[in-house]
Amino acid sequence: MENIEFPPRYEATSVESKWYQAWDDANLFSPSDDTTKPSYCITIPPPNITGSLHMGHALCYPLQDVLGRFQRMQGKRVLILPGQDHAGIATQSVVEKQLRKEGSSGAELGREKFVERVWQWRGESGDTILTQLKALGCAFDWSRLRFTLDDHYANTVLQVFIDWYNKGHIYRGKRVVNWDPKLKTSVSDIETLRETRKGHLYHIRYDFTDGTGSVVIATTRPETMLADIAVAVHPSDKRYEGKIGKMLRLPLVGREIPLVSDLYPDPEFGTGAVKITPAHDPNDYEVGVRHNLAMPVVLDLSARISAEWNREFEPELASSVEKYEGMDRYEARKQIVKDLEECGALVEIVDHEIPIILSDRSGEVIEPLLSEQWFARQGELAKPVIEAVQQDEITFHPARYKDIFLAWMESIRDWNISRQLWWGHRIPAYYTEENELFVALTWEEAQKQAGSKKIVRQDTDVLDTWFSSGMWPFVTLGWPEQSEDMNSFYPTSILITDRNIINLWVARMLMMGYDLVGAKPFSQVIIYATVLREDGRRMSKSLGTGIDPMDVINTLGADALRWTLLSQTGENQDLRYSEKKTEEARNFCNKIWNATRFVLMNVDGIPAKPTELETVDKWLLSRLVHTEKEVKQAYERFDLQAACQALYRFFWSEVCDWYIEISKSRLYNDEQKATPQWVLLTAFEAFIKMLHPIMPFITEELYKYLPIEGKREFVMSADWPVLPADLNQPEAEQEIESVFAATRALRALRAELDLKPMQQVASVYFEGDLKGNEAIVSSQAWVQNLIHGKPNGRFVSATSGGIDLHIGVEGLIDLAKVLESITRDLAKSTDEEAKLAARLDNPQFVERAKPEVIERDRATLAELKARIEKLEARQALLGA
RNA sequence: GGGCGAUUAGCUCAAUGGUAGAGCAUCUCGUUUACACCGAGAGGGUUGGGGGUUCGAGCCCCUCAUCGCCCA
Repeated sequence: MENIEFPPRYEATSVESKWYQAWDDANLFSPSDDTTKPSYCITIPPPNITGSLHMGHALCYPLQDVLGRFQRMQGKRVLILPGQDHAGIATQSVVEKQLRKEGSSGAELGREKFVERVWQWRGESGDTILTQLKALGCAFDWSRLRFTLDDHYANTVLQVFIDWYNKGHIYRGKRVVNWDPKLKTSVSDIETLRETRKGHLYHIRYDFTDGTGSVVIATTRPETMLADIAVAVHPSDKRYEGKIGKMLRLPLVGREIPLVSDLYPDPEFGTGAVKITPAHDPNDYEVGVRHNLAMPVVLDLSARISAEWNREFEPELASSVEKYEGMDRYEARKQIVKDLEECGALVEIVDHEIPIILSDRSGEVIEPLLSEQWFARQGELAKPVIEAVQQDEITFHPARYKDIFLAWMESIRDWNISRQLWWGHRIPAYYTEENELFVALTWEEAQKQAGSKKIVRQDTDVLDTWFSSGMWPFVTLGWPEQSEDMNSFYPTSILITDRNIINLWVARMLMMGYDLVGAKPFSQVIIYATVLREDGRRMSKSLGTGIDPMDVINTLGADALRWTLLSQTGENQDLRYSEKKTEEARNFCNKIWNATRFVLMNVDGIPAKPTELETVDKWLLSRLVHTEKEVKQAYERFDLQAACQALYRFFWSEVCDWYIEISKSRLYNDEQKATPQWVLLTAFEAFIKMLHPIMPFITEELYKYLPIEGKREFVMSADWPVLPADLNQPEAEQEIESVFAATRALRALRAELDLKPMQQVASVYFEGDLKGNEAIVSSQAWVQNLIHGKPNGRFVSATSGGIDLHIGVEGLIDLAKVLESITRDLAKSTDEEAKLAARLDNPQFVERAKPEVIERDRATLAELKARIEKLEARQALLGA
């Protein structure tokens, strides 16, 4: 073996850079042609074209890669289909920002030019993240790369819109939506953030028109009073008994509004009376609908006061509102509070924590605004999904998300699918001069439908990005065509995503899958942990608290990064990323590298399978069998934390710390070396395969060098290890572990005597049965002669299991440490003995505990007693 | 306000109701032909507080506290 190829330090970056291309060249990313194999498919959550890799991605996509690689090794026909989302708002704002820098704007360019510009931007920098996914080692089938604005995809989205419209699933209506006054579009809940800010609660008096007193309402948003249409109180509220239905005079405006009874107001809060502004508050909107109230709008799309509504519907009152026209909502608030104070309607102002909603994209405070939007009905579509989840046809991991999901689905609301943007799927709705609506794929078809009426414009809105991504698992596979991929891979196997978009995305895919395809899109939903910083704070680009995974990959390697995140992945809700852990993972890579290097230095060709095995060989192979079982089960239940733990323990502690050390003497002996060579290669081959899904690069590199039979060209396309059941040898395991325990006890005794590690001791005596494993003890505890019996003269001892080990001490050496250790050990043993004896003396314990527990406790007690006797004897000997 | 999760060694996390473990960090020792990105040894815990169930609770139940997330 050449040292140039195999330096003593593992260089991740040079190894990692070559393998991705090699896999691609060998066409390993596409599903195998063998259609008799069972399929396994994941359509990855499409990252935004604006996205660049963050730590969440570095967990999410490798997690899918792990499952794909694992299933491929299990003999499945695996397809992991990658793609990207056009991400309406995100992309549009990125390009807008760029235009602003150039002194231009979308408005200046106009719709057509702007959209062209976005396509240009996508061409230039839209696929950054795809390159990064490759750097992470994700074995995705790039030949099937999809984009939500590809021709086929876009046409399908429009066709679904048309079909749903024709079926009555989609309608146009007025609703209160989350309005971003800066971006001038409605946004979905996921594109908003909630915060609490210090503000004020304003108490305002509304007088009854008949002069019989007044009602005081409390509001955090006095400026919206211009659009008040009622005051509501709870029916149980005694304070307003007999007053329901009476009219109040709205201060400043002069409008007469009724006092209504509704379950919405909380009688405990303030005066129990709330002003109802249906156009500017979602709860008020519901009240407005229940009471059939008018819905005056007093803010325009920039959140400035507008008198438009009044001019149209209450011209006689318009002048009172016009005073504020054009004022920004906050400016208007000041002025209105001042005017209320002047007219004596302001009762008091108190400090109050007010909840606000921010637009994730622009940072602007969201204005709930009544506006005309397109909606998709959800109630009917939700039914089959709810049923399937209830009956566990679709399962969640962790399982707790099932109930959370169901609770949301059962109270699902209609979905606002229109966005006032240019980048996206433009709604295929066309209008005549008389505003008559025709929904059709093209202008021409709409015109055909319209007959003699003339189509003059197309709807300017685009569809919510989630409307298109809701069809991701099947449109990417070719639906609505009965494509081969649809036949082979739908329903897909699993969906892995972030808990934040369970309702917004997962729910929609499920509903669309059942309704459009007639079958569920996937059977399992896996929710992965949120990656936090080391200190538990969120990683956020805007706060500058993010860590760029690419930096980590370039220094410590993709394998190390994958291990760091995956080894912390179980059913936990969050995980903390620390670069220190990645250094540990890098160290693990180095350990694997060097251990393999050692094996390769000590083998020559493929060793024959031995006929005779020593106990320690049986021990390692038995540990291997258990590890394989553990790792496989852990992968199957998505518990990568457990898989990593089992792999780490097996390799570092069992293979490296014990087996390699023990087998060195045999490896250096030509007569004996074949057996440990075979055992090592068997263990390494299996280990490298089992590790491969998590660390694809280093395992691929090392697999190349292993002299083993039936080797494939790539470990990536190798089969999962098959280990004969007879390798499981519990007796050998037990025997060897007790020998290790004795070795450890002897090493500890040596340390107490200040004997340097690895400094040979001439003679150590032992009592008890080492069952022929004396060589292990003597080589691993650095003893020249291990002799059965007791030494002459003074000696000190250690005990482990049934084995006593003695080291002779001559002259006046300092035995303080030994004595100290004995005293400590004695105290601990006595304490344990007392506890155990007390338990066994308890008749209820003996009566009710499981027999095997009692049995074990009795045995332990006997051992403790013997140990205490020995310790006391030794103490007496040294103390004398 | 409602729901979910977390709280275990200095740190990050494990532990089918049966003597609480690992890695890192700390301390001591060690250049040994795979690896100092290494090896040997050691110390370190009232499992957030308080109740309860049980022969037995980190684990089950109640309650409180703190932190995080989701929904309103």
